[in-house]
Amino acid sequence: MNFLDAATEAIRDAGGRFTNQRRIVVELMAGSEDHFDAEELYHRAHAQDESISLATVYRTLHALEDAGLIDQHYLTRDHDRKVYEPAGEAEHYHFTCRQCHRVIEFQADEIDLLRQGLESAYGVRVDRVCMCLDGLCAECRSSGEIG
Amino acid sequence: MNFLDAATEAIRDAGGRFTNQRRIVVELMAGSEDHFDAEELYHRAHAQDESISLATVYRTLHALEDAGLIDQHYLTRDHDRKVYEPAGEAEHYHFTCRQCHRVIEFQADEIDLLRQGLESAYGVRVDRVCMCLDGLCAECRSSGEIG
DNA sequence: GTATGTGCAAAACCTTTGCTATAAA
DNA sequence: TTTATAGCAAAGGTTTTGCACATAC
Repeated sequence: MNFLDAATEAIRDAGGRFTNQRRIVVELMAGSEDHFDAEELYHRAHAQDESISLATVYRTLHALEDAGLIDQHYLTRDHDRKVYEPAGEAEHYHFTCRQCHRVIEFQADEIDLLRQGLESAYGVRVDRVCMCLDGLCAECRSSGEIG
Repeated sequence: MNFLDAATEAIRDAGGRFTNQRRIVVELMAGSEDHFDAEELYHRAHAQDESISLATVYRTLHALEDAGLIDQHYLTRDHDRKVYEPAGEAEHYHFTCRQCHRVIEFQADEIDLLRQGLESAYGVRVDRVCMCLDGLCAECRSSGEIG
């Protein structure tokens, strides 16, 4: 099932209404690559329908997050802005270049190990792992380092 | 050298003034366990000297961070608030219990491995790693689970 | 028809900053 | 005396919310 249909169904299953605004926002998400943030979605939605408000974008993001259709992350250590991405992909993490802001996604078995280690060492149950890395990507390293 | 002396010296070395307000804030940090946030420091500083403002607390935190005396982190996935801790301890990370909010600090060799793996796989230079874990601590797990 | 969603503008929240007075050196 | 710092209050930036109206079902 594609993202739009899944979203339609999830929203209706939750007793919600699949409004025109939500349809526009959801379609934009489905057509997005990797990550999107609220403002980005808002600009694009607004271009299609001037009446769409930022509040509606946020409310739609929340509805889909509650439905488990998208996940929220931060990409930078300073956590200045939330980004979202479709849920259900394999667990992965992000590295952001401090210079060109490119994002590299990667998987990390190390985190599973860490998780297990913590569960057995401390008896905790680890629910969520937030990990943001930054530094310089290969290209930016070779063309005049900063920092 | 203790924290107060180190801070005094660092601030003066940077051409700054070691004001009475800064002394109070720095003393409170030195007497703090593990983490502190701006508001917490502010309340405690304000109890000692009513005239101390939150802005001064923040500015002092920045001055010490610039001097490399404290490090800033987030403890929760939602990154709602910055916390600080004295710098120079071994690299470590934090797990926060979603129920009782206790914080468990731990070291993680897995992160070094991950870092090296990324550097060789992608040619990136990893500068900073931000990792926040949450879940339930052992105690909260045994006494009536939530979520 | 009824409950849910919308737009707007204002609030919330933590953090930063402009300005003028103050105080460290 | 000089120059950094203080306090205050206001601004910043993202995200949330109260309210009255609109709309999906």
